[in-house]
Amino acid sequence: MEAGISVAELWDALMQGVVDCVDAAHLRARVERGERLRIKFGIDPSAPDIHLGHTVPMRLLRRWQALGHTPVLIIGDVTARIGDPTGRSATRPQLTTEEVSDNARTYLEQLFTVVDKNGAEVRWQSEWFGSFGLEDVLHLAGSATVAQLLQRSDFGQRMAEERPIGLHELLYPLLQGYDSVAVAADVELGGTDQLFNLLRGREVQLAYGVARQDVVTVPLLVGIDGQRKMSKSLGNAVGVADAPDDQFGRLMSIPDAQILPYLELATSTPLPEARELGRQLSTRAVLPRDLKELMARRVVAEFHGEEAAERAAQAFLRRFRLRELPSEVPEVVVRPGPLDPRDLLLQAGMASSRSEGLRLLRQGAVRLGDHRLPAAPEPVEFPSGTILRVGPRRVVRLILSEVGRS
RNA sequence: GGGCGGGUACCGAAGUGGUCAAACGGGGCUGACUGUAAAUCAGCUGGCGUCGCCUACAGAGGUUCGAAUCCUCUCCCGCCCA
Repeated sequence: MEAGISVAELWDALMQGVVDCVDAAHLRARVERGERLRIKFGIDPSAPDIHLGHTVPMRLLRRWQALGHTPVLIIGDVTARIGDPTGRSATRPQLTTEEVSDNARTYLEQLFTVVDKNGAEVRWQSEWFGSFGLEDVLHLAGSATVAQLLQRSDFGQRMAEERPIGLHELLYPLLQGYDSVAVAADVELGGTDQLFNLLRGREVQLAYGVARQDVVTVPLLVGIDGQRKMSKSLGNAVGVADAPDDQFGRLMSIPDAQILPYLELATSTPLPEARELGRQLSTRAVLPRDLKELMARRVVAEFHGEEAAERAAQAFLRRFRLRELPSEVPEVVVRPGPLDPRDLLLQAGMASSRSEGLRLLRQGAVRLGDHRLPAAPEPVEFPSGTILRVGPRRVVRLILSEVGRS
C-alpha cells in the first residue's frame, strides 16, 4: 500500500472515471479500513480478440491492482456460449466449445497487456459450472423472478416488439451473478451497460447467503464510427492485437467528438492533462486533427511501444497526407500479356467480379502506374512491378508470372 | 392443439400478375471537397462476352403468354389463446 497519500486521495484514485458505484459508502468504508479486496472482472471469449472498449474497465482494474487489490479475472467460457444479451435486440448465435477455448487463449494473452499478470487470479467458469447439475440450475434460477429479469430494458424492448427472448438468455445474468459467489468477489467491475448484471450478482450472493459485492461501472467506449458501442461484430472496434498501422489508421478515422473520450478512456493520459487538452481543443488552440494524432500515438504506444507508434504515425502521414506509397506494398502475381482491365482487377484481387471491376473503372477509381485507367475495354500491358491502386487505400504491386496464379 | 402474422438482395424494410435485379433506409465502395479514412455533396452497390442473356424474392410443385406477387404441399420463425 502506498504510504503518504491520504485516504481521500486513495479513494479518488480508485474512483477516477467511475460512473456508478453501489454501495459507495460501504465500499469506501472497506477501502478506508485498508482491506485488500477481490475485484472481479469477467470477460466472455465470444470473439477472438479484445478491443479498446474492453480495456476501459481493465485500465481501472490495473489501478486498483496497483493500490493493493487483487484482480480476479473470470473467463466466461460457459456464458460465452450463450452470448450476453446485453444491448442486443436479437438472440446471439451460440458458440461451440472449440471456438470458445480458442478465443479464451488469445483473450488471456491480451488481457495481460493491460492488467499485471503478477498477483492476478484467473478463473474459468467451467471450474464451477462444469459440475453444475440440474438441481443447481434450478436453485440458481429460483433466486430471481421472471419479472425481475424482464426489468432489463433490452428484454423489455424485445417484448414490446414481439421479438423472441431465449430462456437461456434470461439465465445469463444469474450465471454471471453466480460467478461472484464462486470467487467470493468483493467488488465487480464492468461497463455501464453491465449495471443490471452486476447488480444481479448482489442478489445472487444474497440468495446464497454470502457477502454482497459492491459494483463499479465505467463509461463505454464508442466505436470508431462514433455511433454505436465498440464491438468486433459491428466492425467498429480497434483490436488490442491489431497491427500498429491498422490501429493508428482506425483511430484517425473517429469523429472529432470522440477524440477526448478516447484520450481519457483509452490512454493513460492523466486527467489534468486531458482536461487541459480539451480546453485547448475548444478554443482551437490545438487542431482536432493534431490532437487525434496524439491520441492515436498514445494508444498504439500502449500496446506496441513508442517506436512502433512513431512508425505507424509516419506511415499514415506519408500515405494519406502526402499520398505516398506505404512502405510495405503487398505483391500480387498476375498473368503476363495484355489484360482486359476488368480481368486485371479480378486477378489482382481488387474486385470480386468483372462487373465490380467495370464499376470501379467507370468510377475512375483505378490507377495503373501513374495513369488513371479509363473504362475502356482495351487490354493493358505493363512491366512487372507496376503499382496498381484502387481508391485511396488499396494498393498492390503487380508481379508478372505465368506460374502460381490462381 | 387452435388462431393470427411472417420468411425479399450484406442488414432492416417496401412491393401482392407484366414497365422488378426489385422502392426506401443503413452498411459498403467510388468521386469531389477537407485538418483526417471526420462532416457534407454526388454516384455505384447479383453475375456474364455492356443496351442482350443467366441466376435470384424460404423449399418443391402447379396455374398463366407471363409470378417475388395466384394455388397446393413442405420447412422455418414470431405473437396470442388453450
